[in-house]
Amino acid sequence: MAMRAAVAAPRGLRRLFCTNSTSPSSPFTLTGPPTTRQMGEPSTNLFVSGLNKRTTTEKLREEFAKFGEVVHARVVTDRVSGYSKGFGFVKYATIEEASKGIQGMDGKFLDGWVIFAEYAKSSPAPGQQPANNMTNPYARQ
DNA sequence: CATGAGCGT
Repeated sequence: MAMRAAVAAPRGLRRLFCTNSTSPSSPFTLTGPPTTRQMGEPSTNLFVSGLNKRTTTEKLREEFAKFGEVVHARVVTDRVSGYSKGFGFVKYATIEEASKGIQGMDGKFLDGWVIFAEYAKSSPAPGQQPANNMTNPYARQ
């Protein structure tokens, strides 16, 4: 009943939010193939959340660069106010590095805050990209 | 100046 501000974490993030005192130690055996934890769909684009509102893009990129080559990294900030929204995106060169980056940075501390790494969504279709390179919707008039 | 659970300029 005291579930105020229910955690709306996308997946498996609540495990850290809910102040897990002790593991349930479920006697049940892990059923399933010993495959790697594949959360969501594999992609080189990672969505990093839980970032400190004062964390910069360079810091995020530097931290994730330890697990692989970061092609692109950015901390989402409000264009109007200019303050960080608290999350960012990190793109690795390969999915393999992305997977390591997720399992390597997910649940870690950054600037005093627990961060979460997960595959980013917002993709029209895999292997499909619009050739709109001559127009820039973000260009202010 | 400030702190949340969110998928971008």
